[in-house]
Amino acid sequence: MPELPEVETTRRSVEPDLLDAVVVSASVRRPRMLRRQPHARDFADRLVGRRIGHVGRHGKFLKTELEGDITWVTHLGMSGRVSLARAGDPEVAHTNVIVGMDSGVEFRLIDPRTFGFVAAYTPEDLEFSSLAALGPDALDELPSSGRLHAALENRSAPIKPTLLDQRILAGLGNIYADEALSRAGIAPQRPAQSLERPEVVRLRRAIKGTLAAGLRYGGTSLDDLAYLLPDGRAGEYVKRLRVYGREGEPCRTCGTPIRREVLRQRSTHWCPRCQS
DNA sequence: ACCTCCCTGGCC
DNA sequence: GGCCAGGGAGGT
Repeated sequence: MPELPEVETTRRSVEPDLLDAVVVSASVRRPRMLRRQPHARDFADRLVGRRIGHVGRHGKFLKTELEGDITWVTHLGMSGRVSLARAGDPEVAHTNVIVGMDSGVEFRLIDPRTFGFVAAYTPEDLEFSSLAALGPDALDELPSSGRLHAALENRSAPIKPTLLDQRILAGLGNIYADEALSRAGIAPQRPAQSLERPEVVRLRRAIKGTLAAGLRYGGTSLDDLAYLLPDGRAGEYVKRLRVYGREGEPCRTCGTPIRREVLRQRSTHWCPRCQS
């Protein structure tokens, strides 16, 4: 299987095209995309005319800093993807937000299910947004196993949904939570507080390894192609998934059929033999 | 610390 | 037609 070049969406792909550009237009076709913006008109008002500085990320929230202390936040929700286009390029269906730059580059947010959103926040808005409650970033600020152990200590909920709680650790979604638990050899149903220190050490390494591998292969584009890289390519990590979406298929390690169970309303996959 | 709901498209 | 889907907020 051809190996994709290393891709890291927010830094290597989006940032060079946005850095130092001045926003010249901001158009939102689906008002719902602005539901996290206290006053909808603020979005365009706060973006247009401002120069883009740092482009970063905390968990699943894309954060673009603009001059004048404005933070432009983008979240892809479940079906959102960013596309970088040139003004005048044909629009694909469900292009809900277009932010135009003086360079001619357009940031487009395509999101059929509209669970994603955009907002332009002042420092005060940020304080009251969900970003303020995010835990450490799973990729850039992964806590030590000691701290992770402490965070899980008083949680009776199963470890799987606990990994999805963005206030504990920011960035893991349903696929990567299942994959990390698979790598760590831990059953998703285990109460978070029951994890022994060596298991937390394994889990920490597994989270790191899973995210690194996901990025290396360009992310997980499922059959619906809801997620694509900003340049339109499909991520190839789906071919490498150990458990997610593989119910009934043999475990890549021991051959036991992968099981699926709904845990806290989320589809959960694991190998009953390798994970305990 | 849970469940429900928000949306639309695709598949069975 | 019904069910499912990578996420998160809001209400209880």
